[in-house]
Amino acid sequence: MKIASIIVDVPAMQTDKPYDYLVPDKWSDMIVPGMRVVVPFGPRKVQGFVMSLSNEAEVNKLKEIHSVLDLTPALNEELLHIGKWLTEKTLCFTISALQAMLPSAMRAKYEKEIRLLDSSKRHDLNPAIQASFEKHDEVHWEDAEKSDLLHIYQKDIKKGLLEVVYKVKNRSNKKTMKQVQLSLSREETENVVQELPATAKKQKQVLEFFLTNNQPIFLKELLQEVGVTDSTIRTMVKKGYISEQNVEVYRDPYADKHFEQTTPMPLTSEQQKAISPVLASIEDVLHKVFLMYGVTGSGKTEVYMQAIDAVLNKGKEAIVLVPEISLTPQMVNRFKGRFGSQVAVMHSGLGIGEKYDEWRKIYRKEVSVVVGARSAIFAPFENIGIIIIDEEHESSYKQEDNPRYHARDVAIFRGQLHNAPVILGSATPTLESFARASKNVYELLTLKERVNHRPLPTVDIVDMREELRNGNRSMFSGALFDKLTARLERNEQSVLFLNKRGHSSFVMCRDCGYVANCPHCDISLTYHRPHHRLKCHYCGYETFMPTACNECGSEHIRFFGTGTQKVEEELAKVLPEARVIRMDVDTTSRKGSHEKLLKEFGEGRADILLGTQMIAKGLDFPNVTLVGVLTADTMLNLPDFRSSEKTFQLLTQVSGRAGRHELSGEVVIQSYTPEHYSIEFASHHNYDGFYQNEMRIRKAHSYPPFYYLALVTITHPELTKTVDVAEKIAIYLRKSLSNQSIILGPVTSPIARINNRYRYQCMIKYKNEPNLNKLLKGILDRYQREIAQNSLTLSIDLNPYIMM
DNA sequence: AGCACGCCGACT
DNA sequence: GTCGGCGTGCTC
Repeated sequence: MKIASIIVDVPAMQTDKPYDYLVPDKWSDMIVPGMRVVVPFGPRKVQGFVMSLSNEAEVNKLKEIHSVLDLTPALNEELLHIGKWLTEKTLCFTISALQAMLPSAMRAKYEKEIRLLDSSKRHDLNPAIQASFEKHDEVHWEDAEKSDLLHIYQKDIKKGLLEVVYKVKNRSNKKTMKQVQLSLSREETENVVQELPATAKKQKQVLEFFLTNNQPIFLKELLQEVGVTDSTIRTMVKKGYISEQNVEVYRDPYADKHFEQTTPMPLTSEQQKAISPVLASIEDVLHKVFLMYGVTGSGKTEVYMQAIDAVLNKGKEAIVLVPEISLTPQMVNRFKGRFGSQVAVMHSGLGIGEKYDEWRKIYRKEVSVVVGARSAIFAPFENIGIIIIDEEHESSYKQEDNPRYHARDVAIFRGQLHNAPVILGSATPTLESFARASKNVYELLTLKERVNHRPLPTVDIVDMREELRNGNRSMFSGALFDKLTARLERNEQSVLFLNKRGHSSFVMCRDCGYVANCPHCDISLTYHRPHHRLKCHYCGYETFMPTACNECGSEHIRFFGTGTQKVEEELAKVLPEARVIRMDVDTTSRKGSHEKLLKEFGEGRADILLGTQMIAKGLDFPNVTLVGVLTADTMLNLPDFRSSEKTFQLLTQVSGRAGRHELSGEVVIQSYTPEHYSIEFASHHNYDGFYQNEMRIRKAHSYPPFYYLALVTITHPELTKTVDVAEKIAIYLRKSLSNQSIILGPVTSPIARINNRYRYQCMIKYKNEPNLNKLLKGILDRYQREIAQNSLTLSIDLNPYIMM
């Protein structure tokens, strides 16, 4: 018998290796690497991936594969290869890497049941549990557990009356719909119509419908079309007039949407210059990485689309990554409009069934373009002609849990495998990418002009300290207020942007300075208006808003920080006639609400759009002529070496929202540190200036792109143990790494405690450490036991984006 | 991750 | 004497 080497779905360090299984002869011709199977593992059954096949095994007491889940491999050879690469690059378990490349619908769901072995012995069971086996021979484990009678079940298991069975199930299934069709010939049908009694009016109507329209039709449509109920159809099926079958259908989230067909636009000479090296790379089947640095409105998307056109003409496929598509429906519209049904869309706003369907369209080659968020980089195409990452600087391309991969790295890796070009596009490229382009590692393509030749909006910086000195205590500066009023009078729209991240609305006592903190995490609680409660964003702890200070008993306890709700209230006070739409986590949590609000604003049903990060990108409304940034600097004070870069990107991005069409735009940036270079440079739309300045700082402090980073975070319920392990790791790293590398720490993490676990971290800055991954893996192995006991956790993030 | 096996304290 | 606590080690 053949032997399959299988990675099992048990994400633990000890099981992170292939296990061998016998392939039953009946499947020996069928099973190939990349397929999902179910295998017995200890007493239970788990899902696994076939990695390779052979004729010999190292172990001799092999079990057989229990069942197969795929007829064709879920992961092709390329993706298996990428999986191994991911495992090494991110130090995750192989199973995590493999799962990450598939839609979650294909991940197994495990169920445990207690089954009655012999129905005739039902009455031998302990009376306490007999009732639960009254109707079925199986009881869900959870139900048994809830009943608190597990010990009784256990006794009957020992007696051999019951057994525990393990089931592996799908998370989501293919959707099917009932389709019906005529099973009579035309002649027969006409005869039946004649012979049917006059009372069978409905049946006649159905047959007549088929006479004019003889093709399979969904039952649902037929019922609507002819105006009958399914009881009529059921009789007709019984009589053999029509037959029915279940056919697989796709859940199409964009089914009822119409996309305006567009055709390629003539390129400007600048666009032409940018696209030609890309086209050459497509033509020569040569992998290259292009950094397309184009100001907002310079027509990057049109360049992408024409490059994709060239790829499709060669019979190849294209992957387009966008930051988070549900946030930019305009992007979907553009791609669907140009490439129609050749496009699959993948983003987190879809349900798991919908994602599965989109994935299958790609898998079956029914589409050749995928537009999607981060994980779309694993689209199972086999003949990729181009990979495009739009808004390359977006941090959402980095996955923040295992596998901690960056989509840009995967894109470049896949581009190499397919000899395909990769385009990284942005108006504010990351320093890493721009530095690589400067060193000719990437090829720089520049778009400096806006397509409509509109100038970039003028930007006013308002010093809020000055405002305060002049007695303005509101959150709107005089300048911003005046401009808002002017927009209202002219019937134009404004966008107000609140950079909330950093300090959200925390609660503080005005008398003693006491701040309400989470009892499990070292972080302040956030005030939530709807239920008048305080919440911890990290562990979910919730409590009532206190009426008096816990420390001094004072009643002067208030929430601080400007949440969007608070801005909304103040707007209502100072500009009562303005119609405001607020967009933040509270108003957009429901599916589709995001799009709805944007649509409302686009239709001019509001004067002011007020929101957080989420309104920063992709919005393109012609009537918006004013963008206000209420607090430009909240982000600057975060403990993150990228905070200036992020601030610059955000401000540039937001400024790009104004005056994109005929009306020219204005931007007002309010700040308490207006002299900060990231605000300065953003206000002058000066990327190069910012780049030069920031590079100097990065160099001085040994940060990327001059050094690579790795972050090791240690957590444990006991502070002393946390510190102890962290110190040992730091010592070990200092001893083992070259003296070119810099090891910072151990220090407490920016959030020192989450969920009652203390957090310490070590940062490694390095230029060249070929053995780093091996070394870090070794550390994980060293602490394996304590990690398995769940007392200790070690998280290793190579190239971290979030320092917490 | 689960689960079994195995070795020490509090009960019938 | 047994039931049950959770530390240790294995799963092809």
